[in-house]
Amino acid sequence: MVDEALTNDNADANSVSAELKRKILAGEFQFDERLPAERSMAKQYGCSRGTVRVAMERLENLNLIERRIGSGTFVRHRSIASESDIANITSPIELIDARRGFEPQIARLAVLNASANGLQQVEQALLELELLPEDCGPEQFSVADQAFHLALAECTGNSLMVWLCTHINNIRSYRQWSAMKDKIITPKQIELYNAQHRAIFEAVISRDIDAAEKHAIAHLRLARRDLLGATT
Amino acid sequence: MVDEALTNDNADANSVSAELKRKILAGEFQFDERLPAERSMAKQYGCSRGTVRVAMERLENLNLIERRIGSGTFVRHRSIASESDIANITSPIELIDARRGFEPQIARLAVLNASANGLQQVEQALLELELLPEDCGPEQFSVADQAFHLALAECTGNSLMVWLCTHINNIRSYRQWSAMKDKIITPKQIELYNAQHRAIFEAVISRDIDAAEKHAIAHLRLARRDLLGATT
DNA sequence: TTTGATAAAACCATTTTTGAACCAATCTAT
DNA sequence: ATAGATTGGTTCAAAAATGGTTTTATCAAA
Repeated sequence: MVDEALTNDNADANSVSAELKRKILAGEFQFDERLPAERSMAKQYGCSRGTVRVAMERLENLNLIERRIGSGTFVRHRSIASESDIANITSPIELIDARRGFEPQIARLAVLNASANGLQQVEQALLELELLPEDCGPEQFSVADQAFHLALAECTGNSLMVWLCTHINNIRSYRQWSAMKDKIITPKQIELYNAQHRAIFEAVISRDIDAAEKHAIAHLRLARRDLLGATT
Repeated sequence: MVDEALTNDNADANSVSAELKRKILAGEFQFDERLPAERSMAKQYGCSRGTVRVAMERLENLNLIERRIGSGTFVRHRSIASESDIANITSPIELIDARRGFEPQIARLAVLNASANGLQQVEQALLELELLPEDCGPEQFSVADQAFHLALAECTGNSLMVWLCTHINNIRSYRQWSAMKDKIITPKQIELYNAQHRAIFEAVISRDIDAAEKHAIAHLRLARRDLLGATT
């Protein structure tokens, strides 16, 4: 089969916009990908640049593309969000709200399913978190914090929970939030957060399911409050 | 097969970063692996070093790579298990336990954030669910059920929640569970489930956050019980 | 003829790419 | 330890490429 004639002769604005629209919606052009230049598309479709521009204007009105002088034409339609896509459109508060959903559940399941080995891993992560110097900085704390929550997730014995937690951790580590971290992760807050970490851990080893859930909720409530405070 | 044309002429920053991003996400470059030097990539892609550096800056902002003076550029993205992998090692009970975490939270956030438009979508999905014939079969019910829960997730206005819910739905639809579905999705259970669906919906439109959460929990508790009953 | 769409060419403002040079950190072989 | 090679970081101005715009010409259908 001939793949897409190099020059589709006699294309009008209608057919050009239709074909581009189909490709974008089908995901053949990914989000943020740059389309060929207008002059190049004109040659490819065997029409004039003006025709291509008319087609582009339609796609722009459909919010499928964005055009930047000097740069090019970029796809603005999001078909399927990859992890990095979702990371870049997720706000810090959205992330906290999502964690508010399943971290209490992780705590509950950890109470029910944690093995002695798993708990040892959690304690190890907790100790590393607590032994960080006061001036360790947000980045170092954040890494250790993620390790703690991941260790707790492993304790559930639920591979799906671990998978979700890994995704969340990846999203948390995206650089766009470093400024936010600087604001909310202060020595004073680190102390508070670590107290909550320990409270969760103690509840889990005491096999106190309600306490574990309660402390996990408190942990995220504090994080959410700090986040909102940081933006005002 | 020729291995990757030695000189991809006329590559711009956009195409270079796109190709590297694809390779990293696909795991062709492992975690901590060193990428070719900038000067070498420039030669390989047939562009200048400056162009390569622009592309690298984008990958760095996506947190995919880390650059060290004197050392090189290293992959910082941990390629995590693919969705089909996790689907194949996740048991139905693990899935229910995970949903037990964030579906109540979806209900809570929906109460807080749902727009009239979003609620209309949920009601639409709910009606389709309720109008299914009694003998519709587990597969048809399952699809409509997922649509309902997804519509509810959209109501949260939280794109991360929607993303997670989509993943969960995908995992739910893996065929390994068809046998399980046959056992637990009976006409009698469908009636019960739908009553719970409506209870959740009513709580959301009444903006009753506690009721919404409670009904979501009850929904999953019932599903869990049915699942355990089916295995014994 | 009039109307609408297309073609071709030219020019603008902006952005990207290029090529070279030099710096600073790191690695490697001696 | 030292010296040389290699790496990413930075700067700069010229050249090339990009979308935005205007003008003129051509052609087919109303």
